[in-house]
Amino acid sequence: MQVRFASALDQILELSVLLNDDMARDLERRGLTRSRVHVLWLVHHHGPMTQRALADAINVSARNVTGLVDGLAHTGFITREPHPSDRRATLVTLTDRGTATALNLEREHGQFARMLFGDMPGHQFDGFTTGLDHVLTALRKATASI
Amino acid sequence: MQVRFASALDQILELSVLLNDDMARDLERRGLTRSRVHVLWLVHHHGPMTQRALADAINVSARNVTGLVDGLAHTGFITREPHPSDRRATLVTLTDRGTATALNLEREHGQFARMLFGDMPGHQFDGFTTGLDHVLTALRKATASI
DNA sequence: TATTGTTATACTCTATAACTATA
DNA sequence: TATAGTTATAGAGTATAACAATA
Repeated sequence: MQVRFASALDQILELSVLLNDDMARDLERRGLTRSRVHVLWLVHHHGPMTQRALADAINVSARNVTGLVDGLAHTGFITREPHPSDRRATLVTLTDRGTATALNLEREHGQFARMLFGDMPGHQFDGFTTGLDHVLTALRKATASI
Repeated sequence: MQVRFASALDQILELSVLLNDDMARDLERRGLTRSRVHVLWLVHHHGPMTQRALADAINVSARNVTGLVDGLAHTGFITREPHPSDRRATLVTLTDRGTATALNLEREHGQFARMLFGDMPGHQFDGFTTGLDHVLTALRKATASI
């Protein structure tokens, strides 16, 4: 059983690498990276946010957010707008292009999921997600206790 | 169903992030990174290798391997040995510490897998790995065709 | 001529620390 | 005094291009 456990973990890791590489390749075509998309995603879902809020959400330093926002602003996905009541802060806001890109990513995310699971028998898909839930719960617990 | 597919993909991605963060934290304690461990791992399993072979195995530039090997050599996990028949090449070789570390990582990999799957009912584990196989196959096919 | 690995240069993500402008 | 974001500095991973030594 030990071996089967280790193999399953290896498979998850391979899956993780393949997914990561595949997404990175896709994003690169549009001049994006995973980290920058994370910002795009958050602003798309929460609306205009301060850099501080972004840093807390991504769990990254304020300095890092400055760099990510610089990159996204420079490539036209977002703008920095003044905060209406706090002159220290800026509101990271999506441009039209940023919004369109976020919507596209959302759509492609769904297409990608269909490609992965679409031809899987229903009971198999259910079994997979049940196991996935279990693993995720175990891992969340282990991670939280650190 | 669309939504269930997308949620399952989200779960896989969350799993991927948690695993990655957890491993990175662990490795950092020993002065290692994912990329460097990849090198350590390959040399541990294949025996002494040229940097060219490492670059091909990791799918990374020769320049990048120089940096990774520099780091691992500097921290005492590997040494560069002369190639017996090709004076252009070097053989990346594990030190005792490098070998001991690789063996430890291997052991902890098994422990980690047991933590993730150990308390999962047998049939559930089977269902999970079956689905995982399916997803991995679909993804490998999609990735290969690029 | 082709290959191995290095130096030179550059970009991205990440961090801490010091500093400015505001709260 | 505390907070938001910047500049300064640094390390890691990644890339291409030019180059030296060797095949």
